[in-house]
Amino acid sequence: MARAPGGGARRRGGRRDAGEAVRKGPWMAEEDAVLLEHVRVHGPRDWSSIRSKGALQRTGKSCRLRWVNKLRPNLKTGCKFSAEEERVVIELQAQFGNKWARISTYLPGRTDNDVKNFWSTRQKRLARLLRAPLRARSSKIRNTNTKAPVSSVDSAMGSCQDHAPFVGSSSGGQCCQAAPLMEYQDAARISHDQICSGFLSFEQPLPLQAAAPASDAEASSSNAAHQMAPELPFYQHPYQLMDFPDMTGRCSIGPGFVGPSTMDYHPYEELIPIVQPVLMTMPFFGIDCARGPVKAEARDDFFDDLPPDMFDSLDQLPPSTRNSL
DNA sequence: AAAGTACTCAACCGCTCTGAA
DNA sequence: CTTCAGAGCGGTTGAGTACTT
Repeated sequence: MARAPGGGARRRGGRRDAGEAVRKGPWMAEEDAVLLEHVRVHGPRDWSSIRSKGALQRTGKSCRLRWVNKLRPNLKTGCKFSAEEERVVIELQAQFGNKWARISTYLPGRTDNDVKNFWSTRQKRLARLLRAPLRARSSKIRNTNTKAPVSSVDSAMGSCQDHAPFVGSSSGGQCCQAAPLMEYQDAARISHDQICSGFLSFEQPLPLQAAAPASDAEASSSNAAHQMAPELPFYQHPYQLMDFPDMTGRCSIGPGFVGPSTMDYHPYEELIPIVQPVLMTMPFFGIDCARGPVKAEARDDFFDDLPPDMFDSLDQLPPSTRNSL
């Protein structure tokens, strides 16, 4: 991603070429070269000495960050997360929480920043997906009658995000339920906190191996983090079913609901037979639970954006859930 | 083609942790 | 035991790019 040199310094109020001032913003190739030379000579440590010696007008923090995120060997820069990597992140996030540095130790070539960015993007995408189908149905598919004012949808979502503490998997709809103007589909939406908590997770433990350090230098620099890795295998998650207050016993979501991007690997047509019964139980898809089979007119771009694994677990649904279908 | 929106990613900030003095 | 500096981490921001309308 090309960016004008110094742009970051401008936007963050940093000053360039101002004597002893600390330089901020995007790194120049020459600076990278200096930093690489420092690492070659001293190893990935003594970051502060780079500035104290006058080699760079960068803080030690900045130097370390640059090394870790961009200059370290064996990084998968410019490479999107694979489906397996996504699985790993999702599983580990559910287990560890937002311990990105720790999670990244399980993903060779990925930095904590990579993982953090991936997760953040995924959260945004999920939040948007959970909202978009409802709006799309309001305007395109359902088309009339029960118009749910978009403003109410937004405000309801906002109220969930802003005021509802996460207290567990069964509480997700409560704050939404309080929104007076929402349709029940809207009320059934998953709260932001549920998403952020890693609530949407896999039930299967992953066959993970602790990533070996890419180099001796890297091993020493992230030794503490790598020591965490042997804690595998994970405990096996119990099913964490989403339930919705106003659809108790009828609509819940089984395990295996994950980020959408892995859907890229499955053609939509393959999913139709299994998607239909699932949709009937997933109110946040914008599908009316009581109205019978879903027509194929359901937005295929939406399905394209869902993970194939999401449907893998259907055969594994707990009996109580399966009976409710 | 233009405008709007979503996505990606680099880099900053503030806080916490850790180890040496 | 306390202090302090350096290192590390997680959250956040915002520019550039890609995609959609």
